[in-house]
Amino acid sequence: MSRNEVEMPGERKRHAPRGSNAKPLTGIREVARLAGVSVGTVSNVLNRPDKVSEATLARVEQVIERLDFVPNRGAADLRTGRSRMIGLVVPDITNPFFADVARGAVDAAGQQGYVVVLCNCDQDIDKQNGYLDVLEEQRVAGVLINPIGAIPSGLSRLRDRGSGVVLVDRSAKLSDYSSAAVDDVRGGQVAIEHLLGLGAKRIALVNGPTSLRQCSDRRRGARRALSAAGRSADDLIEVVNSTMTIHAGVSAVDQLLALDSTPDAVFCTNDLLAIGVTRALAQVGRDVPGDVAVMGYDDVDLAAEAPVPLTSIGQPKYELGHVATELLLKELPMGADAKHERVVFQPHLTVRNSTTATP
Amino acid sequence: MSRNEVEMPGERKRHAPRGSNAKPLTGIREVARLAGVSVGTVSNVLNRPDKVSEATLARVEQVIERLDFVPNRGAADLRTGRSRMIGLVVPDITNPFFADVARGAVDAAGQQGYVVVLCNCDQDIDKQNGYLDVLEEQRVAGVLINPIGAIPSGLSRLRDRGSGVVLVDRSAKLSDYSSAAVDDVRGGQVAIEHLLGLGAKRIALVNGPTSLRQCSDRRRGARRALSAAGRSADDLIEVVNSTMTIHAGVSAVDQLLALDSTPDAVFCTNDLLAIGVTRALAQVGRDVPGDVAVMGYDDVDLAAEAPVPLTSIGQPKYELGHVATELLLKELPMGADAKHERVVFQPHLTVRNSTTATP
DNA sequence: CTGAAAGCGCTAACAC
DNA sequence: GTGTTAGCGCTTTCAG
Repeated sequence: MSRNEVEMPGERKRHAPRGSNAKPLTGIREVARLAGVSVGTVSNVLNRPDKVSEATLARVEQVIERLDFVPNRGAADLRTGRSRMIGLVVPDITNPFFADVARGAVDAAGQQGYVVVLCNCDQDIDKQNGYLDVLEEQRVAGVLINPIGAIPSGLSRLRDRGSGVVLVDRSAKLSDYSSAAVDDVRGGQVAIEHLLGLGAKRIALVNGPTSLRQCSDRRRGARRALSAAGRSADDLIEVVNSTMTIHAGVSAVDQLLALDSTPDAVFCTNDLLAIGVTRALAQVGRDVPGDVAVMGYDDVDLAAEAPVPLTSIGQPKYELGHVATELLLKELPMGADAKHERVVFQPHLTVRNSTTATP
Repeated sequence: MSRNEVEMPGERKRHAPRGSNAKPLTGIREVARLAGVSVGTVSNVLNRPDKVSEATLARVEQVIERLDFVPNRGAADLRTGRSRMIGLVVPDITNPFFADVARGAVDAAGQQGYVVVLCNCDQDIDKQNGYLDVLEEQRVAGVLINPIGAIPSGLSRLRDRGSGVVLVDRSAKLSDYSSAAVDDVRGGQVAIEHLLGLGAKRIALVNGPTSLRQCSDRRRGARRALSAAGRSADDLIEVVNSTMTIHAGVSAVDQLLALDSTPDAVFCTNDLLAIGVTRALAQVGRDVPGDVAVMGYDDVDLAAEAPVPLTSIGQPKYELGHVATELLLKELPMGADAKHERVVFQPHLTVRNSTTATP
């Protein structure tokens, strides 16, 4: 590699440390020099190729190729004032729900040339707020967030600084943020409607902690369906568990069996609970769905492969992340006076053997 | 699945006007002006507070506070030439293994002030290479990657441009990249040793596609353990499946039962297969572990909660991501002449009821 | 259609 | 200690 004396026509000698070049010195400027054009032109071939003559275009592109030149996006971002990265803030990427959301978000972002930085809060509010600060320093174009508790105040600062914000799986009734969420109330309703349609008389709800919005929403939907069917919402037998595991489902059955008359249908607010319930029921000789119909929620992969394939309510997780991102990207150019919109996805029922022997 | 959009009236609240000037002009310069110091000093309070006098420090910090000033990391990165972001390239973030790796990586990165951009390839090599290009444009500090096929050539370009590269869950025997991986050969070996220790005579391996490195490695370990115990590696009965699902496990049992004499122990290369095998065995009246011991691999949450709790080989997933990141961060300052190291994690055995009735 | 020039916000020498 | 200053690599008027 020979050292070539860089001779600038424009007489810029005010720069000392460039006399003896040890650096590969690749940049738009070097491309311009080698192609015999100005940096402005190179910038044009990069961003507005249509505004450059065929000849120059070809020549510049060739040099770019030869030099292995790759534009520095960071520099461009600094100059234009807007970054091409968006932050995704989730409570736990290890939760399959959020992993799917992330996949949707990453895809949608990628399609528009954006990159997503993953912020995993581990259910910790302080960590969440810390990430918000980091994202602020990074001057992200926007943030997608499923806030852990209340809407963090950091979000408004982010927005004041020009970043977009959209809430994921969290409606924003009172706050003025766009959001994409799935309708859990509806999910609970659909579940009970299904059970009712099967002719269920005594329905039980096996729930998780009602402090979780999803749990309370699904419960609300369940009660609503009962009322809508002309029955008292209080007919719903409820068992709440502090965790939503198979084990919790198993023990829930103890409570169910202790009742005066056993329910003939049970709606579990997630699939693990349902699997536990099904198993425990089988152990005491109750047939599913013969004696009692059981359904779950989430429609995880496992649901279809359970000993008795599980009827479940699925959520469009990927779409959630995807649409949330598109929402964000869409309101970016509108700046401060963007109209915020809320899109609500509907959960959907997948019927399997656990509620109907012959699906 | 319908989707309805509701428009919310957008309310915009801008920050209070900075000073009485027209421009929102917030930046190190504005801080300097209001604090009556030079930009250099402000930069110092930001990066080297110890080099600033108590008085000035306090004054500048107060102005920073008042202005809600947050430094622009992108600008700093451009200036210093090194970015504070690292790319994480995985085949599928939806795979619990990689979700955990991601969590480890994000944590480790965050601790050092780095941010991780998530690149999800969906098992698509082109997509993977596309991300490598994007990361190159972003001039990331480094990339963590679990390459889909062969080591992508993009990695060397990345490195030439100054980014660090470390392979995740992929050893790099021939290539000169650092790596963090878990020893799957060892895992297979440990599994068989466990079964042998239980007194197993006829051992079966229920495997996934051997085109997957994990599958072939585990198989290799299994055979090795057999040899080490003075038995022929060919004593190992093998069933390979194209998928690694519960269903595949169920059908594997058909093949097992068709043998002259049924095995008394089976090692499945993942937990889903093992669950399927256990279930199918139960259906034909074989007791687990009484008649046949069954074990899985991965030690997913589900393993402990299976109908008969599953003995399984677990991998330190979080640590993998964490250490890979630390490896990367460590070799960053060393630049081109970093010595590359490979860290190998050992999988570990968790014994449950599926191999020993009384654990 | 192309070139020249002015920075984006910040850091890092060097001077005082 | 603190101020000055020259850019990092790129986009973007504004002339020609």
